Amino acid sequence: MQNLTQNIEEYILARLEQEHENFISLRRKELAELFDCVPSQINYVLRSRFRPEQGYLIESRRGGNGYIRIFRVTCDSPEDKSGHIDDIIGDKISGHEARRLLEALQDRELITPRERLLIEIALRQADETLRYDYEFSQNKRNRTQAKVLKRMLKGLMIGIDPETEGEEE
Amino acid sequence: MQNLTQNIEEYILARLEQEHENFISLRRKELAELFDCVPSQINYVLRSRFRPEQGYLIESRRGGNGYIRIFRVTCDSPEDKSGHIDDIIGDKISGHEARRLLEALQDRELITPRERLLIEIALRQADETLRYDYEFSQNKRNRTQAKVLKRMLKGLMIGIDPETEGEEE
DNA sequence: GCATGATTGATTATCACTGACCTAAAAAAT
DNA sequence: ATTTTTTAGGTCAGTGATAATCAATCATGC
Repeated sequence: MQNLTQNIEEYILARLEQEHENFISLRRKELAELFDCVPSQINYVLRSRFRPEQGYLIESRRGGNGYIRIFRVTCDSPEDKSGHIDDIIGDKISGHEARRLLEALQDRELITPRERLLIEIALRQADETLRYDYEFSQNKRNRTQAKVLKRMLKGLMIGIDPETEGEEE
Repeated sequence: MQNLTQNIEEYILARLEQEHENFISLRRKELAELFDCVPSQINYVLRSRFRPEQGYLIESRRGGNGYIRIFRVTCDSPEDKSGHIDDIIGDKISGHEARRLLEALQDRELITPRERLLIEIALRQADETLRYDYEFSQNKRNRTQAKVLKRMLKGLMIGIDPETEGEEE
């Protein structure tokens, strides 16, 4: 009752860690027995802790010799990363989702805590301005947030040199 | 009565101080009971006293085993630093001046190139939105830029020497 | 008084977990 | 080859526990 989801998450992470491949295979039923819970609990852990925006992909097969595979996603090229960012963020994102994404990125050490802080300040700034000064709807604000977030993350991933980039007006 | 928010703030700061980690975990309900107030009071304290522009990040989860985590991102720095930032930036700043300031900060290794990039993106985002979507005057845009820049630099709590950096009108 | 900040509580949203029911794939039976 | 059985995983709605939000109210200082 106390930490079931977290325990299962840690077990999976540990197995991914020790594996030389970038994925592990498991059987839902066995894992459920190991942690003495219902099988659908495993689905819950996968849904909530191993989503694409957290850097994982799931593949599974039913029936005899069924399995669940958990892949750790690694984006190599800047184009991969940029595409991945587009996929994950889409054209609108809530503040809560945005913060979760930043949490995941920091956990994977793709951004530093200071960078995360700067992005959160920018998101909050944009949101507050539109909300209190212009009374925008939540939907419109979420679109703006997505735009800001994508710009900032892509900037980091693509690694634009600020020296050469500062020419507009 | 008047001290409730301040008391809770001090309690959190004290716990952060004594913690060897850079964060603490709490349960909103328990903290509210400790201070004999409604749980939403905790949210008020966090909103008003532990914002990202003040150097803190908040993570939380609802439901069973829910929690609130408060991270102190910036290393402790004297309070007068934020006053310096106010003095140097003033209440408005042009894009050009802002970029020059950021360049100087990067040269002195007070911010990284990536952090500089993030701040420049945020400034440009704010400027573009006001310019193209709302046709704001340059003056108003420069005020907004100053606000954004100050928030972000204060978040990082950079110590700026006024004598080396005092170039704004 | 008015503006700002602090406090409250009713309502809403999210999370962890369960279990009944559904679907797909392989294996066995025919 | 087709059908049936078995074996696996998937889905979803419900429950209780927790946090977030928001508008209303109260307090304080100007």
